[in-house]
Amino acid sequence: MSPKLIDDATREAREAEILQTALDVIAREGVSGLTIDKVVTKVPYSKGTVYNHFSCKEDLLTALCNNCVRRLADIFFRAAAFEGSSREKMLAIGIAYMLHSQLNPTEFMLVLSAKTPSVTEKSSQKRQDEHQELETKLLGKLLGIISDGLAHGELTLAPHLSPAQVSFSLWAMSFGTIALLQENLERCGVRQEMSLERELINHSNLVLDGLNWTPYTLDHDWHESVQRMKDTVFAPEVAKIQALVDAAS
Amino acid sequence: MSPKLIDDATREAREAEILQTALDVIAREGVSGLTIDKVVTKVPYSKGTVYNHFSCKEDLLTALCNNCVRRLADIFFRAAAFEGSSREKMLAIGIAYMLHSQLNPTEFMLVLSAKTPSVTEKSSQKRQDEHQELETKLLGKLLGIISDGLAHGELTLAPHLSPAQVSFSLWAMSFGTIALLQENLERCGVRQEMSLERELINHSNLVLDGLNWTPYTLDHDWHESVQRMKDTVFAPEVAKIQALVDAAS
DNA sequence: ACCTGAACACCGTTCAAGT
DNA sequence: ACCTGAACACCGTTCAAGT
Repeated sequence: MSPKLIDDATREAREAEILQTALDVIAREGVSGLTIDKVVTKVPYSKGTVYNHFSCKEDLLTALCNNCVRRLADIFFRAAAFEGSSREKMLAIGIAYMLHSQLNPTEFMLVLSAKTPSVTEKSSQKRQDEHQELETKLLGKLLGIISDGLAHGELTLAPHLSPAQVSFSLWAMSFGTIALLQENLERCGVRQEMSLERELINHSNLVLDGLNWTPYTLDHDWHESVQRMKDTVFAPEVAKIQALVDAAS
Repeated sequence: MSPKLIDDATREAREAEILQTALDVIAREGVSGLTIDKVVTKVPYSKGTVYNHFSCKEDLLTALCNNCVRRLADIFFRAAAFEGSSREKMLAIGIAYMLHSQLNPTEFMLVLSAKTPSVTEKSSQKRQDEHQELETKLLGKLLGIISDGLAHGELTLAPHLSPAQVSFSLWAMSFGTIALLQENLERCGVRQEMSLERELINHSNLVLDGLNWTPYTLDHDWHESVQRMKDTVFAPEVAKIQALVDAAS
């Protein structure tokens, strides 16, 4: 083992500082306005040091995306801890997705960018493996809730459907919805929260009914469930959104 | 009116030539390998002329994406003409999506890229409007089939769901599925067709059952429907895929 | 009215020199 | 062992000159 002149903790802090600075640049000037030069001038390190952390510009973008997904996994963890039926927990995952995308609009759109060939073609293998791992973790949360549903008899899978297929369906639906609504999201911001929320509940009900996941849409008050989630497991996110709304008015 | 030295037809042909050349470059060197310089050297026109057609590099990417979506709309048109129930037609849309993504892998991934901020931030308004218009056209095909289902009593919408919401759901699901599967698509190519096809049928059945769109999954042989689509409305695409498979072996 | 390509500015990436 | 920033190569974009 060779001796280290800087320890892991300070190295990590430095990386976080570079990433935060890059995110600031993107928030102000857009993804196409991000430049390593701009980041370097706003940070007390040299260009070489930045390239010591990231193999290229796209690698930095993937790192930013991974940070965002990592925090999303945390929120999913809390969603799964919601006290309710397995179907309510699955709805909670969708609401978590929504709140997270509203609180982190800049980072969230990077999740789409990071799936784009111009980024994957250049980003380092290490960070793309990490991305894959984080996505597997997200899918794992979905799989856990599906297992709960099966164990409690609230969900019975048709013979041609595996739990993995179902979790993939749900994920694809959430991803697609938010990706396609993104343009509108950017324009309308927090104001549009309510209609997006209704869409998401409808969307979720559609698929979960299709799966025969009880209780069915018409046998439960799902808007009440969402309110209870907001009061409990998602209280921190709701408070932050409220603070944003207050600041805007 | 000022006199024109070149007519619209030759101008259009030139634009098509530039676009095809750009596509060749991307197919060979990836999106990140695309350079206006490279395109210019492979084309009998100057840089200035290329910039006369496209406001910037990203504008060219959006144009390429729009070309792809335009052809997708054609296939959707044929899918809607499939002789069968409204639910079969809706499944045909999904199969059309799949075949198109397999036949045009390079262009298809550009549909994802074109939704990315680094492209939308720079692309011209004109071409982004065109993109919006083309997407509306796609959604229109879905809406038409939904209307058919409602008119024939094969589909009854719950009071909280509008046709527009349903078509958006279906679209989001398809888009999300293909976006998330894309990485795997690139790796495995045509060989994986069969498993992707099965996923897509399952996926479609899931959502259409959720909508109470008859006939239900278990009351019909959907694989037989798909075979009939391939023999009729999608015969051209199937022949092209077969040619690719033959060439590979 | 349209085309051309030299010229410019900017930016990603490297690496020899320094500590 | 790590940091620095000058230097390089490349590329997007413009525009004066030409037809």
